[in-house]
Amino acid sequence: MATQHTPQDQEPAGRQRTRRSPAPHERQRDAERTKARILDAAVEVFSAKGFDRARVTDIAERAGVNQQLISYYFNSKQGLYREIGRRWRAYEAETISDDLDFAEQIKRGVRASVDPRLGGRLLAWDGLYDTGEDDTGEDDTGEDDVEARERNAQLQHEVQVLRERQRAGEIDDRFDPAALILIGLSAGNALAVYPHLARGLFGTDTVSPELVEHYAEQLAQVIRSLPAAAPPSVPDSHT
Amino acid sequence: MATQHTPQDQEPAGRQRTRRSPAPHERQRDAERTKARILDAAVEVFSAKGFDRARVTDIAERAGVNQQLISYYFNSKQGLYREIGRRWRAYEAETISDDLDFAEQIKRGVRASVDPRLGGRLLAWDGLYDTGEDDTGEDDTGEDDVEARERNAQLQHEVQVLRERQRAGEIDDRFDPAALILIGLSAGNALAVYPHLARGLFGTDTVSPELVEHYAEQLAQVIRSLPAAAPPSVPDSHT
DNA sequence: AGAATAGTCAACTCGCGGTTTGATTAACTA
DNA sequence: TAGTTAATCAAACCGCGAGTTGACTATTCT
Repeated sequence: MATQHTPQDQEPAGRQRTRRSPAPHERQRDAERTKARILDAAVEVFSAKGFDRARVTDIAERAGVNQQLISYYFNSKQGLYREIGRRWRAYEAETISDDLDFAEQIKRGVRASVDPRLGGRLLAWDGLYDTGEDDTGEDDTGEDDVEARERNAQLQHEVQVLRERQRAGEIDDRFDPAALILIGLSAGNALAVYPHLARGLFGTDTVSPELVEHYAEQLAQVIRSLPAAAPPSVPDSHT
Repeated sequence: MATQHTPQDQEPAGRQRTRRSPAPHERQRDAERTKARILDAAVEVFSAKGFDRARVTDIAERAGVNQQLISYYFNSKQGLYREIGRRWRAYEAETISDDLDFAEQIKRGVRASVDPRLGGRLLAWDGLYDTGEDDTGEDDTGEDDVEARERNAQLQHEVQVLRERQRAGEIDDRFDPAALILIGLSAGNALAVYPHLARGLFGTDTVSPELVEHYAEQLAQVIRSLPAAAPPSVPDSHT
């Protein structure tokens, strides 16, 4: 009873479908276009307000389509949210362009995190909504599990990459790469996640692009100044 | 029509009221006790699930009181949330015990952030809900503004303190104290805000106390390794 | 003790917002 | 060009959950 209609859902992979319509742009009824519009709008709204506060009506409005189309293409608000998650993971998996100075990578992260269209806050929303997980009442394909696994793989990869560099002497090996990544990520998202603190701390009443740049640079600075080999002092002290 | 009853609301300041009831504990009807219970429960629930997902029923249940008492004492779910905010600010204002090694302070932050009873995630929720602010439809005393001002003052104080130390040569003065604080705070909350990432990164399926300690130590380590005076390299580069 | 008030409760209301239903029209096929 | 399917839409539905109502009881005051 869950899945009732739902059109062609996912095309195999090859983009162009059998029918090569003459005017792919002027078309007034174009599923692909509509879906894309909805997704774009959804990313913005979900990222800005979070799942609960996001209004399906709002998303539809921004996308310039009828509200019902959301259920039509994605079955439900949830479904839409899931789809976004998928896309996002795919997207960043390919644009992660590792083998790029850690600090620099973080810097990008900062910039990306405040771009409304990229939905950097989604990560934080997901984390906060993540209360212990597994509130599976009954049905529901273990959809979430799959997503989690996918994400974990990606994270582990990151850890691996960083560990390499560490081994290459770029960073003191007293640091746990996993911890470093978590620190970098969370700090990188700070402007997006704690805009109120940012305003208060920097004494501005908006998170301006300049501020973003400034913060990014500062954070990068911090990361760059991590010791590279055996540290000069800090002999472990207490405990 | 908003405020109809509401009891004595806030007692001036002096705790003991005129009537010194003989058995303050055994009492079966005790407003103060009930209020406290509600507040405690509320912190947990709000912190865990966020405002929207928090169910008034749930809070009441945990507090072991009737649901209606929430409206009775705090007028509304919102009111309860506000009150929590106030208390929290007050609380941390007094327990901030500054003039304590920055790294150490952050370390405490990490531990606090994962304690469900302390509601460390509230900060993140607030930040995420903070979409540009000022969605004031109409009424509503500029309550929020006051809170914001209060918070800002506190933040500025922190900045000031850190600036002192910086001037005292404890930290390289190329760093912006505001940025450092934001970094520290966000990274300090990371385990609480991104539990899913934490699990993925560290390969555990729970955020155990040991993990908390480990992460706290790592973060502290990072902070301690910040250069103290003129840095050896990094000649400023671009811009 | 008796009145007044503060604390507590169960049950009802009522709007908001996601989903369903059923019709309507564009696009494609035979 | 008729028939079929995909895309779109407006309106009705319906459950959830916060807030309200009005009664009932413990406490305190006189």
